[in-house]
Amino acid sequence: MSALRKLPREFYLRSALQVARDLLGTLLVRRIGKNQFSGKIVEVEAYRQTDPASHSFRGRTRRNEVMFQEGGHLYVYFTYGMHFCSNVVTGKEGNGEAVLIRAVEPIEGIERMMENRGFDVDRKDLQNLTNGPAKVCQAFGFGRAQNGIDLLGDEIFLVGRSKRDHFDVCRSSRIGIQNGIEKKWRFFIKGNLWVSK
DNA sequence: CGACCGATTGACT
DNA sequence: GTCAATCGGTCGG
Repeated sequence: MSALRKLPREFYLRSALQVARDLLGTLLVRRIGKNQFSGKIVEVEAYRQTDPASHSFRGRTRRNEVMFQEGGHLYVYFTYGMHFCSNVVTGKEGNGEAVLIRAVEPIEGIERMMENRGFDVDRKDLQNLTNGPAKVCQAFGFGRAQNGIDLLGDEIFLVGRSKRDHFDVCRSSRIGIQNGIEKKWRFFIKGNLWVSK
């Protein structure tokens, strides 16, 4: 766990499909005060502008404008009147593409994540801590204030995956959408306990 | 302006 | 398996 470094801008300046696949196994890090949260990304979904399921499909609006920024920003949106979901923006400025972070395997800051999620301290089913996009946001404390944050900064960023971490990648239809169900744009790590059901 | 519904979750039959 | 919670975005009149 030593030679870990922040993913560079170029990593994000590619299509959402490429970035989605390569995000598996990377470490999502959030620093807040003296606390640090981190988790390995184990499940993602790609959303592209030409895709009817994407927020960016009908063009740029106040809500989705972060999706159109240069790759390497965080797009956080509010949904169902109570949940936030977070995405990694990809591609060049002006392209409305992003990758939804659906699940992570928690690594650091687990006690604080449990607190954020309203878990009792003795709760043992830790897969339920971060096995869903809104659960990840609640655990990491992502909300409106984190929308648009640059992932090359020091508050929220991604770290390249360990070369020793070997896993099989599976892909499937995306979850919770109707339009675009035929596209297999959900990627996840085979057998990982934190992949959503 | 009103109606509909969503890239979800957790509680419950 | 079903369904309510809860509110901002989007679209039709």
